[in-house]
Amino acid sequence: MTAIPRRTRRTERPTPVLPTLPDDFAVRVIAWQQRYGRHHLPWQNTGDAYRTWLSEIMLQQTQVSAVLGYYARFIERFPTVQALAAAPADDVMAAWAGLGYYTRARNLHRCAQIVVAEHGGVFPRDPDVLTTLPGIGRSTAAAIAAFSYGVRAAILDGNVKRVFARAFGIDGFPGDKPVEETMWRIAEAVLPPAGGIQPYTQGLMDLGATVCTRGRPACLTGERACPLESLCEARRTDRVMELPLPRPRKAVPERAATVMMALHDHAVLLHRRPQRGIWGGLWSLPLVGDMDDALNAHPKDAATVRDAAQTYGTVGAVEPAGELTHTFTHFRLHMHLLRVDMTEPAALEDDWRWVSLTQLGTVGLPAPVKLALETLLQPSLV
DNA sequence: AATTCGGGGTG
DNA sequence: CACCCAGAATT
Repeated sequence: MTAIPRRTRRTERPTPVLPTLPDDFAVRVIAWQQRYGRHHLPWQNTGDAYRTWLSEIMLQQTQVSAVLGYYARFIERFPTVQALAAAPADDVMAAWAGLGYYTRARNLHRCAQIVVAEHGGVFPRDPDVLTTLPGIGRSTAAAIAAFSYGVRAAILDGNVKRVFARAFGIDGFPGDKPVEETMWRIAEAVLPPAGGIQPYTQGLMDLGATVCTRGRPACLTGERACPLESLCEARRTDRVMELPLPRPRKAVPERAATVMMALHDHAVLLHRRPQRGIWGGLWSLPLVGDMDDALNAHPKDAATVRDAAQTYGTVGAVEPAGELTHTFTHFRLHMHLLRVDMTEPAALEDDWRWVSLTQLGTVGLPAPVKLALETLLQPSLV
């Protein structure tokens, strides 16, 4: 009888090797935070899980400086989760316009309604329950639970990934699955006891934002002390500026769109974008033929634009009005602008409306569309 | 596991 | 211009 070699499962992966972790990591972070960390951000220590949640959603992929104004306006306009849940979706989108990642705003609204309808208006304290809510992933759930309720849970955001990559000498791009898994294990392993979770979590964020920064880390500029310097692997091996490894680069696709600016009686025609896709749910200038691959899409000619515009009224003059290029994270958009004068507007379907030029500020407009309008109109009107 | 979602800050 | 930011949802 010949022995049959046991087949190794193809899904089997080597257990990620964890670096040796110091036992005083959290102690260092907490002590540093209490003395040198940020203590006066408007969403800190409010004792209000609603405010913690709102700030965490706004801060996803968005810097503190960009969030401050939006947060203040949101709290004023929607002071409670009940107020937000009861608000029209359009109002929420308008308040979010300009912050980007508009799926966050739709999820925010849905989440508020679920919290009110199914949780009595109180945010859950269990991270696993929080994760089931729209817009809340593993890291955001941990941040909400830790800040609002003192629950011992690990975050892992861009700041923390950078601190870990340097402190523990983690090679590889942190967005890669295996690297990210390793970092989650580290994050769980270095957690302090529950009593210190708030200053610890805040301290990790503050370290990444003010000391262990991407461009000018304090250990190299000497501007301030880093509590991790004596244990930092990147510092020891002189690799601070190398870590974490950057995202592998790809060519940025080029796309083009013909943008119609139809005017009638000091009002402009706007169209609400579909919920899915770019600028989902936001009002925009109509795009004739939407966005096309720039290689085979040339600007639509005046006759095509006139044809498209006739759906919305009687068309007068059609004139080219310049070109704008906007770079997104994942593609570059060339916008060809055409101005259309409408002499007699027709009845409009849902998701279409004429907006007075003086009212444009009250509508949620994506930044490039706002820029196009500013280019075509007097800046004071937008 | 890889892609899709923005706008703005920073070097 | 390149790269990143208190990431999550989708495919």
